Amino acid sequence: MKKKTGTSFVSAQQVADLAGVSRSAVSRTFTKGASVSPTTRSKVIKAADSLGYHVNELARGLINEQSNIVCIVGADIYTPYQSRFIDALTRELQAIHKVTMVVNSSGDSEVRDALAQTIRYRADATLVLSGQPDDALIQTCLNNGQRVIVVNRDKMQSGVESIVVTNRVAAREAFHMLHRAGCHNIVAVSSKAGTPSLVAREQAFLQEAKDHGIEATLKTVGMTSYETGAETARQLFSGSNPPDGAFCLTDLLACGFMDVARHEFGRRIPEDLCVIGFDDIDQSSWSSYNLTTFRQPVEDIAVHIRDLLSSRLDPDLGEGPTRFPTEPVWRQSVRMGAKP
Amino acid sequence: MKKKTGTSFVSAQQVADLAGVSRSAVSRTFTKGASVSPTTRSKVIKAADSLGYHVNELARGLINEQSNIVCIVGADIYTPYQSRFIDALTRELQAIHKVTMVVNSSGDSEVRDALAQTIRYRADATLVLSGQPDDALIQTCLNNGQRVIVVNRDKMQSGVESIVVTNRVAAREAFHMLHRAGCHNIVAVSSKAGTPSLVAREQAFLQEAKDHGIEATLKTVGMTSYETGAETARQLFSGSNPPDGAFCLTDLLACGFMDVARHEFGRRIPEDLCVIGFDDIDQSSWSSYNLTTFRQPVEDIAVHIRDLLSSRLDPDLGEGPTRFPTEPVWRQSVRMGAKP
DNA sequence: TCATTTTTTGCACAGGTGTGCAATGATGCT
DNA sequence: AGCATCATTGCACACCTGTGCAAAAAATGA
Repeated sequence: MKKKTGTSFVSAQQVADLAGVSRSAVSRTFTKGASVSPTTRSKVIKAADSLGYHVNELARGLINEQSNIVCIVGADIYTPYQSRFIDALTRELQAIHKVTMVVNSSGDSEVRDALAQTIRYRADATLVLSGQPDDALIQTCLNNGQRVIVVNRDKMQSGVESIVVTNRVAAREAFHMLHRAGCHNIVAVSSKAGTPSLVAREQAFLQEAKDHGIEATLKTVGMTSYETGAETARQLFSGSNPPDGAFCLTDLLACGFMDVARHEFGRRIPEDLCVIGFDDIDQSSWSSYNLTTFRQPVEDIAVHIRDLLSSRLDPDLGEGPTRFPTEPVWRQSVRMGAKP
Repeated sequence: MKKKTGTSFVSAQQVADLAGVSRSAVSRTFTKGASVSPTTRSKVIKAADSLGYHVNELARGLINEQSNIVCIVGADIYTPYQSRFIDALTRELQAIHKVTMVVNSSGDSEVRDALAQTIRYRADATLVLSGQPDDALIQTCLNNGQRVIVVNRDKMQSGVESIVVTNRVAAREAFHMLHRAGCHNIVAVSSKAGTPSLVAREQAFLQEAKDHGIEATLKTVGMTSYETGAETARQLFSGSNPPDGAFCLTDLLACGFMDVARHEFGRRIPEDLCVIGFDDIDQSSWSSYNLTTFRQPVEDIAVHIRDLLSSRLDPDLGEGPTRFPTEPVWRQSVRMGAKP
């Protein structure tokens, strides 16, 4: 199991010997805020460079009981929405000299494993983007000063910092957009994933429709994907009573839905069919779609998380989740006149 | 700087005390292949569970001089291609119980930082997907038994394991596809990025055209993105002598190119214009595009990398880079009859 | 120059783990 | 039973770093 390498990593002791100072001096040179004279510092740096010394972050973390690692747990990270989020997060975290560990979780059990990993590596924090973490493990994390931040999930436990997006407001707004556009047969295209944010959007949309005397229907035929959106359209437009307005709970669903409506059933958008999405992924702005949607401010959220973790912001516990607004992005998939 | 937490992480010593065994027994219980009797093992596990013990991977890594961390360096990780690759990699690495560290690098300097990070965290390996790593740092990595694997990059140094895709073969094939489809005015749509794989495709494509007496032109108007593809199309179709066949060196470029050609210039695909892409991202199969393209076998590459790092495969050094074939995916953006 | 304050430096310890070595206990064989 | 073999266990050391403490050096003031 042990490696067989000729040379080994160079340690602070070796640097100290070469520079003719104590090992403490070396340590202090590379520790922010420690007291070293400019003379010794330069001697140390010179020796370190010539030897190729790099601080062993493992040993440092062992002392400090934290490792500057932040663990991101997410599923389907190849998805436009998730990958944009992770991109923003990694950049912001790097800006405060944190290191990003990504755990690709499909099921809840892997979220469990991820949290265990967080503990084993003494990470500073865990960001949960998907799945439901295990309560006992969360408690262990929190007890040891590790932070747990969940995004667009149900808040499960005190001590967990929660960030959500204004799903309900947006969903209600979506109904009114379709309503104002003159749609009569309205459908909500969702998935079987049952994610908290999906459920929130479904409920708010259907409720708002009902409150205005319109019976909107809900369709869930598969997971949250392009294919599901496509298949949903196929079922709806080949049945009796096809819709003339659709709120797709995800842009990805919307893309599949639009493609099939247009190419397989000849629907013109927005003349025959109005479509609204959610997320504002890159593809929504592509001119094949031009999708009117709601933008999730992932960059703002990433900045907020950075500020949280650089302790420039106090953890906002107790007073409920931090809410970020989703603003509508008007494009061409809804008839004009719907815009207020 | 020091944290103020009531409790602290539970150590192996505490578990040992509770279980009534020595700390060594605890260590051996959680070390694969160590010798412990079933009796003590179960006592230890019981105690560990009740205390919430988790091995400190930092201390373990300090001893072993490796941390089971694999560092992935990549730019533009929100891109469909990159995110799919990272998704595959993280899954395969997790399968062999490695932990993924993602470094989001925009410039070469950040690749440098990433490599330094690899060293500081005593990572097992670094995967470089973008940018040019620093020679001296690579040497330090290699000297200490850390592996460096570059994908679709120029091989820079011995000891670095290199994986590439058959860019040239595919590019030549792309020309013939357009040629057989009867295109006369052929253009290669690339970007200013100047990535090794882009350059390889450009050169091979243009050379093959020249060898067959056709003067294909090369267009590079921006970075590798949808917008660049769109802008390229705008320039080409508003100028004199618009093309009737395009090899877009990236599917993302192709999407932008197709959208503008169709929606702003009324070109029918494939009747008026044949388009070929590269990568086979998800969007290429969406029915708005139906793009004929070349598939990069990212899953196969990820599996290969897993096998390399689980030392089931010998590092293939010396005899040049490992090549993975890119196979054409026939869809509808090239006139039929081009298919052999 | 000398006394006083401030900065710098080295020592030694702590942090949690893996493992070689020797001792102990268990098991098998005759 | 007696001996040999083998698995198990505990001790002590090593891995590399940060930091409190006291001593030394430097800077400051008169």
